[in-house]
Order: sequence, then structure tokens, then C-alpha cells
Amino acid sequence: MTQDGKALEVPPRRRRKDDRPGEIIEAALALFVVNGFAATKLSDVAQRAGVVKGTLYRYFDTKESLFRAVVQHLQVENLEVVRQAGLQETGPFAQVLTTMLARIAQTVSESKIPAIVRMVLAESRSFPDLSSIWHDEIVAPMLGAMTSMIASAQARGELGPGDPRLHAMSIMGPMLMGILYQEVFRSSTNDWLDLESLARQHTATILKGMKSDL
Amino acid sequence: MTQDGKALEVPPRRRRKDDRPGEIIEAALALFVVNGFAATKLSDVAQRAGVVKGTLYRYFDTKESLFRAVVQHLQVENLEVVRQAGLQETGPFAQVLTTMLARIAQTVSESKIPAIVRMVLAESRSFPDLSSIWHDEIVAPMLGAMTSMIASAQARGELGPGDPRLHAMSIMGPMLMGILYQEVFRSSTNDWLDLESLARQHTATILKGMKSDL
Amino acid sequence: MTQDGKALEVPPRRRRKDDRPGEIIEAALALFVVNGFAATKLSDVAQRAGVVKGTLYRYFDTKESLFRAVVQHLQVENLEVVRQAGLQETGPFAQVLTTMLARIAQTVSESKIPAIVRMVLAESRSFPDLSSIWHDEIVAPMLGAMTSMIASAQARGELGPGDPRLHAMSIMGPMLMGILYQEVFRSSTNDWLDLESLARQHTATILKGMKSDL
Amino acid sequence: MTQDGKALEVPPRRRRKDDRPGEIIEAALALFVVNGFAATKLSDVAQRAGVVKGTLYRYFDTKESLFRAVVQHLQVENLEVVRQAGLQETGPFAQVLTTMLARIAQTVSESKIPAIVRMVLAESRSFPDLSSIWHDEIVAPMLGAMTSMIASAQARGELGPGDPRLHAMSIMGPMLMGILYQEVFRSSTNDWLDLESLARQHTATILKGMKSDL
DNA sequence: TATGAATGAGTGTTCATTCAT
DNA sequence: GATGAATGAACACTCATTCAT
Repeated sequence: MTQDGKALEVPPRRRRKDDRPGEIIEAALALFVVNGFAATKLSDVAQRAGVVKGTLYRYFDTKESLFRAVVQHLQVENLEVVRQAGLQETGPFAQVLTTMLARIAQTVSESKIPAIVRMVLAESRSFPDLSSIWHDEIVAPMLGAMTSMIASAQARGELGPGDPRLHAMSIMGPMLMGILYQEVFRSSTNDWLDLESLARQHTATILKGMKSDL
Repeated sequence: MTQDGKALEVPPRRRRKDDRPGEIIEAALALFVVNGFAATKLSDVAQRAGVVKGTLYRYFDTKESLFRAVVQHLQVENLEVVRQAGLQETGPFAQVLTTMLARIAQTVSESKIPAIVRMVLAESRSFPDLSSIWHDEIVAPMLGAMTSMIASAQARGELGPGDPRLHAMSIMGPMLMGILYQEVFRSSTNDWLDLESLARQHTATILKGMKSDL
Repeated sequence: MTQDGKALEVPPRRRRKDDRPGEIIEAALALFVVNGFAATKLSDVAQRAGVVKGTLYRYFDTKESLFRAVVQHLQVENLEVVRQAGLQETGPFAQVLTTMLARIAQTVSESKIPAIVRMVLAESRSFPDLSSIWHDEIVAPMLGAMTSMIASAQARGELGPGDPRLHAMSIMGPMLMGILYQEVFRSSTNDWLDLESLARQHTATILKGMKSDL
Repeated sequence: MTQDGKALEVPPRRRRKDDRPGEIIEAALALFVVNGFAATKLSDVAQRAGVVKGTLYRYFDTKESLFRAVVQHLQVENLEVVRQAGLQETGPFAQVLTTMLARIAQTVSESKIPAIVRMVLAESRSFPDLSSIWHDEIVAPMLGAMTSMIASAQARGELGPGDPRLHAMSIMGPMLMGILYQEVFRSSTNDWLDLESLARQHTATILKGMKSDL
């Protein structure tokens, strides 16, 4: 401090090899999710990632390609959550469904997923191929898994007839709605929605509605 | 004349005699809905409204205030659709619900509503007070109406017990999901969803699930 | 000056209708000629033209299109000089040529032409279609005019045989060389070249070399 | 193996054992000559030289110093061509000149010289001291040699009077013009110029124009 | 010596907003 | 009221240069 005026500490140049791209993607995700694509400044992404703007361009050719990388990254990260919830097809359908919706209510709403879903909805028009990625990698597998679960349960006589894919939407729709409801209205209104109660009641209702009449 | 997809080049001839603000809002809505707030250029709005950029500022102080005006405008226009579907509380619940969901499936998906819903979801983070407007003016009344319908039906013994507001979400969730599904994936994937079938099957399921056990 | 700190006089916004594009082109020419295309900053062009950077984009889509406009502008401006020197085909060839080269020596070296020629040479590789414009609009007409002058003089028996186009280069080459010599070496070396003496002596030499032997 | 036009992608295999600077200069020359100084990226130079960008800085402090090295390098390489054509002062002037211009027409136009001349012209404004190097090392010696050849021939009575330096320009000017003409217009227009014919006819014309009247 | 990741100043371009006409 | 030329702040992207390894 007794040095002359310019004694600003030079921020030490970080080394390579760290997971730079990963850090950048993380930073970008956080900002894209809050501001949307267009309103996110690369300088902010850089700052959040602890690098300088130019550095981004070593890893991503373009703002858009960074955005794509972010979405791609989501697949990997989130497909796991889905898979773990979905592939426990053991036990009777009623039990599996109860567990699954309860888990969604507990974990999903605390995760970044709601914000991500909102972002994908927001940008799907500007990046059409993004929505196909999202569809192919996340939505279709998830819906597919549930559809086949339902079909199996129907085959076992646990559930009555009906298009299993539409049944899947009857099941998931309220959960999606609840998640978006929280995401959109949580901070700006006093309107509170208890996602776990919703999961519980909806599970009961839908199971009763779908069950075999015999 | 349904506006969707790429029908954006249509420069509508000067419409009403002197509703400049209305024309501008209409033009702005069309563009905001497709591109989102940030990616919409005022010059495009002006062109579409058949005026010059500077003219916009005679009616709206700011891009943001134009956006707010657009959202405010939505209420008036679209609450009607909702209201007509919702306020026919006459007849047994099963019948009212059947009619209502069928109507949503038929009319809503052809209207601008899906795109608007998407837009509101997209921008809710950047315009928090906007989502409260949306909540207070559209969502809460609609959900409230349905909630009280359900409560009445419960009182009449048509439906079994359960939080009527959560029941409302069980009912509406799959419709919302279906609408968003179409909106987001329609153009970029081959995945098709028949909203009317969904409405039919979901009505049956949910009525059975909710009905009084005697 | 007794006002508060921010009493910086706002530079008055200039009106439209002036020859804005013309002023911009003029400013751009001056800078392109000195720095070349790449090293010229649009901010400098704007400043020199008395406008702000953004204003340039009302008239020119792109830096490159501004550059093209500059070159296009040159054609118009300079074709006149050429035409006036060239279309005086009256009188015997010896006299016409003497006058023409003398005029080139006097006027051209004082004009912007040497710098422009240098610029065109410099950028011809980066903007290939630019050199065709330059060729078609300036060089070919000029060389063509001189070629037909020579052919006429040959037909009249004033000049001996020989390809008139090559003769034209024998005539013009030293003038071009002299002009470039001055342009390139004038400021950085003490080496001086008297263009008028060159014109005089070269005229004599070349006339003697080309004249009919009869 | 003449380098011209688009033959730039050729990544020449590692050449001499340890002439890194030489390889870099060679690569830089090739690119400067085509793109000019400003538009040439050091990363491209590095790639072409088979090294990495950082390595350049081991040999050259700065882009500019690399450019200077390139120009300096030119002298050595190309003065030879000129010297061999010029220093055969044996025999009568007519014969020497005939041979010299023919040789220029044949060899020079196939060499890198035209492109180099273009580059020097192009950058002379941005690098004034460069043009003095070019002047002192290449142009002045060459012109000086020719000037003294002419003076000798005048002393011997082979040529008539006249400033020998201006005569030298009368001789060389059309060759320079022809070379630049090809360099600039060859690829972008169909206009073809036969340099050898020009050399032949110009030689005849100028010799006749300069010869002693007895 | 060589590498290549990181830097950061700089440039072209866009666009909401203003203001003289 | 309407226009559209002009503004200027902001942003994506580039590239010569540096430095830890």
C-alpha cells in the first residue's frame, strides 16, 4: 500500500487444464436461465467464470454455440435425475407412481430444472433446433419411459384401458403446471402452491381414475 | 387468418380509422410472441404497424412500456375466451367439465393463446411485476372459477373430497402441458399430439378419479 | 464558464438533406487513401465527416460497402479528368500527345490520383471485384481512347506500324512510373523526380520512336 | 510451383533443418503479399510456418518487426534476379537492352516480384521507412545501373542526348506498367496482356527513339 | 526452446431513443 | 401529429501480445 498509485494487484492468470469450459458453461447457464439468451452479456458470463471475455472464444466460437453447449450440458446432467426416478419399474404401478411424483415434488422444485424448463420454453422459438434437442434427449425419453410403464401395468391388469401416452400426460401435466406455477409466481405474488400436497392428491386421484375396474 | 408459424410478413393494411395505439400493440404482440422481448426490434414493430419508428414514441415512452401495454391488452382480449368457457356452471359437473376441456382443446390451440402463454413464461423473470399482473388478471380468476365449481360439486355430493384448488390443477395441468407441447415441439419435430383426444381421455380419467365414492 | 461542471456545449445536431453521404465518402476517401482499408477506423471516418459512428450505418450497410461507394465515387469524379484530356483528338498526334502528357505531369501529380492509384493497387487483392470496377470504368476506357488515337494516327500515316495498345503502354508507362515514384518515395527519400521534365523528354523520345519512317 | 492466386492452402512440409526464422519469414511473405500487412493474421503466419503463434515472438518482437524482416529478406533474394539481368553490360546497348527486357518479361512475371512490388506500393504509406529501404536497396541501385549504362552508351555515341535517368524511366516504365497490369487485372478480368510482346515492341520503339541521329 | 491458454484493448455493428423539421 | 435523420451507449467478436508451464 505504500507503493505508488498503480499498485493494483494483478489478478493472477489462471492455468489451463482446469475445467475451463465447464466453468464457463456453468456461469453461462446461471445467467441464461435468469436473463434469457439475448439479455445475457458475454462479459458477464466471463466475469462470473472468472475469465476475460476473449477467453470465451477459445472454447466457443459464438454466443450461440455457447448456448448450445449449455443445453447439451443439461442433457447429460439431468437425464440422470430422470433416469433414476424412472427406471425403478419394480413393484406395483401405484407404488412406483407414488414414489416418483413425491420425488419430483421434493427434488425437482429445489433444483435448477424449473428455471431451465422456463428457459427452454423461452428460447424455443429463436432456436428451433434447440427444442428438438430438448425433445429428443429429455422429453421423449422421459415420456417414453412412463408410457411403457403404463402399458406394462395395463398388461398386468393393474390399470384400465386408454392410450398410455395420453395417460402419461394426465399424470405429468399437473406436476409440470405446479412447477411452472411456482417458478413464475413464487417471487412476484403471495400465491403459494405446495407441490408435495399436489403430488399426493394428484397421485390418489389419477390412480383411482386409471385403475382397472375389475 | 389464424396467425401462426411464418405468416409474419403480412403487412396488414391500415385498419381501423384512428386506433394507432391499438395497431401498434397488435403489431408488437405478434412480434414479441415470436421473438421474445429482447429480440424484437422496435423498427420491425413500427414497420408492421405501418408507421415510422419515431411515431411509436408518441404513444409509448419506452420499449418496456410498450411491452407492458401489450400484456395489459391481453387481458381484455383473452379473458373473454376463458370466461365463456368457465362461467357456464349450469348442469352437472361432469358435463360442464367435458364441454369445457373439449372447447379448450378445439379453440385454444388454434388461437394466439399458446404463444402468449409461452411469451409470458419466457419473460416472467425479466418482468416480475408482469407476472403478477398476469396472475391477478388471468390465472387467479380462472383457477378461482374452477376451484369454486369444484367446491360446489363437492357440496352437491358429485365429487369426493380433496382440496378443490389442487383438483383444479389436476384438471388443467394436462391441458396446459398439451398446449405447451404443441407450441414448442410442433414445428421442430414430427411428434404430434392430438389435443382433443387428450381432452377426452383426461376428462374421463379425472372424473372417475374425482367422483364421489357414493 | 460560471455554470456548473457539465456545461460542455452540446455539439448541435446537424440537419439532414446536406450531402451527408457525400461528406462521408469524402472523409472515408481521405482516410482509406492514407491508411488503407483495414487500418481505417470507422470512428475516424465518422469524426472526420462530423457525424457519429452510428450515422454511417444509415447510409452504408457495412465498412466494405462504404469502401465500394468510395471507389464508385472516384470513377465519376475522375473519368472527367480523363475524358477532357483524351477527347481532344484534334490536331496532329504529336501535338495532342505533347499536350496530354504535359497536362498529366502538371495536374495529376497535384491531385489525389496518385494516392488513389496506390490505394487501388493495395486493395485489389482483397477486393477483386474492385479491381474489375477500376479496370472497366477507368483503365480500359482510358487505354482504349489512347489506343484508338494511335490507330487513327497510324491510318493517317503519322505513326509507323505496331500494336497500338502496346504503343499506348509505351507512352503511359513512364508517366505511371513517375507518378508512383513520387508517391512512394517523395516523403521518405531525398530522391526527387521532375515529372514535367520526364513528360517532355519522354514525349520527344517516344514520338521519334513511333513516327512513320517515311 | 509458382505461388499465385489461391494456392495458399499448401502447408509446406518442414523445410531446412533449423531455419525457423527463415521459415517464418517465408510464410509471412506469402501472406503479406496477398493480404497486405493489416489483414494478415499472425496465427495464419504461424500455421503456415508450422509453428504456434507464441513461437513467432521468440524470433520477432512484433508484427511490425516481422514485416520489416520480410522486406529486408526481399533484398537478398531478389536483387540477384535484377543483378544478373543488369550487369551484363557487354555488347552494344541495343543488344543488352533487348536481352534485358526480354528476360524481365519472361522471368519476372512468373516470379513473386510482381506481388512484392504491389505489396511495397500498398504499404509504403504505413511504413515510410520501409519505402526508403526499398528505394536504397533495390530501386536506386537498379535505376542507377541502368542510368550509367545509358550514359556510357551516350558517351560511345550509340545513343543521342537526354537525361539518362529519365531515359531509364522511359525504358522501364512500360515494363512496370505491364507487370502491375497483369498483377492487378489478371484474375478479375479477361483482359490479357502479353508481356513479351510488350517488351519486344517497346524495345524497338524506345531504341529508335533514343538512338543517336548520327 | 516451444507451447497454447489467457489477456484486454480495440473495432464493426446494432438499436432504443431523441429532436429538428 | 408525424417523420426519419442523428445519436450514443452497448455488445459481440478479433487478434496482437504475454506468460505459466
